[in-house]
Amino acid sequence: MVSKKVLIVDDEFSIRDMLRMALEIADFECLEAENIQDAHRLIVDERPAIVLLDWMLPGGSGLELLRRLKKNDTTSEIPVIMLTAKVAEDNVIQGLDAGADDYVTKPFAPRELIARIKALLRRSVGGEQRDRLEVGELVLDVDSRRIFVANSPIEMGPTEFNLLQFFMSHPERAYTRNQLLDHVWGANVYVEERTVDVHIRRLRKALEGGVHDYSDLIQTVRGTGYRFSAKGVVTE
Amino acid sequence: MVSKKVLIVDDEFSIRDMLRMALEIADFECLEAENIQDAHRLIVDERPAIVLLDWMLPGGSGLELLRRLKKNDTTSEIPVIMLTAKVAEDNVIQGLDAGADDYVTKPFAPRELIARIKALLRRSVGGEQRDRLEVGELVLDVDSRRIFVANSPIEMGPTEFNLLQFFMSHPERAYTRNQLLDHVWGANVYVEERTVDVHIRRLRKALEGGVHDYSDLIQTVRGTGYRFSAKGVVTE
DNA sequence: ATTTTTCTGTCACATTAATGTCATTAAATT
DNA sequence: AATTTAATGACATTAATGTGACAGAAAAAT
Repeated sequence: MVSKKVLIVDDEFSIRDMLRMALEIADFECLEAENIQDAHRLIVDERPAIVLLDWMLPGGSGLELLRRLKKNDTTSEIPVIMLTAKVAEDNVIQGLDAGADDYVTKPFAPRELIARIKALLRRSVGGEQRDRLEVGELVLDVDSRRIFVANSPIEMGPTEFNLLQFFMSHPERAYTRNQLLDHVWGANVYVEERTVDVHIRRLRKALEGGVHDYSDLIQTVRGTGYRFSAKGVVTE
Repeated sequence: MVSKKVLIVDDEFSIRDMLRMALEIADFECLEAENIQDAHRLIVDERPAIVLLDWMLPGGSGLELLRRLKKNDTTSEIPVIMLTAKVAEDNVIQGLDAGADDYVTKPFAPRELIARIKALLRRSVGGEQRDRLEVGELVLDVDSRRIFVANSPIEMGPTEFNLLQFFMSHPERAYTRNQLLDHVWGANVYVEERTVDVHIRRLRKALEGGVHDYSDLIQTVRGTGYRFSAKGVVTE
């Protein structure tokens, strides 16, 4: 997975440094800002996956920035965790009411902060993330159970879809007809070995139909069976 | 607005009582459970908007229930706030990793808890479920429970409306008949699988009726079920 | 409370799509 | 050229979905 961007907004260098270190270990990409203006610019330009926002900041309080973010349609979905040295209950309530997604008081344990970040990311991004397999312009969308070539859907039967899904998740490897029967049809199903050939043909035919011809991806391995290989395809 | 249901899961009567009082003042409807079994039953039957879950419970730990909820498709979207007397950092991390949406340690200030509940509800219900769903000139208005095609209302039964609402909030995804029964009819309702087909037909028929024919949006996914897809429709 | 209307779920039957097999043809291998 | 292996088209069969009708349930109207 590509690492997610986290924006740290805090005026103290030592805190930013500590956070950056913890976050980089947890494989996040860090952006830093020490005031409201820089923070806002970075949010708009870099679109971080999440923002860690200090309560007290020069040039306007963190709460102000929070309100501004939540008001704007393009930034309101970005989760914000408020950081504060104060333990006053009122702060927590104000922050949450203004739309903060979570709240951590300093001093905090890095592990806890990381866990909270992950929990928030799971909710926001994780919920919409689609399960898809791609080779060049050929896209298999697991969720909608559809195949696209250059964004246009391609028709094929369920078995051909399952076959392609298996191939795309196990590329560059030759499978015997029996192995394919086991994996795609399921164990203890009695079907002729040769039936696989027919479905391979149907799959190839479907892959020819699109704008590009992707039937070459399904390769015959004589004496063994078949293989899916993306070698030679421009994956950009 | 109709008051939201909050499920309190805690074995101590005094805590439940205190929470109920605070929540009712804040205009929430309360459900209570003192063990895992009751809690799970209430969640499935009553579908609360949010769950307050104690860490330690008789008949299995709260963490266990949390995992179970987050694993199941029909309950994974319900936000959960873990309550705990322990302040150990490990608990927080475990809880968040298992999918808790927030975390509060006892003793807690009722006002803070309410603020956190509201923050979560804003995210989950308020954030994801819009009161107006549109695809091209097809508009579903949640509040008035009406469907419009090019500004003219379209007639359909309640079940068809619910079905369409579910589809429009979960587009580009294939659902089995059983998943649709779970999400649209509600859990533990005994209805024949094929009944879904009939309602799909009724829905399609209704979508044909308008100025434009939108019945193509409801697509059959052979061997699986159905899918709502706006792909290929001019959304302007 | 009674009538009327609408809505639901189910069934039986129609229609359509998918599947597995075979016979034949084509291609590679010896 | 003979042999082995795979590709292909056709086809009967099976499986899945579409559809109209209907009776009972629920809701609305009276």
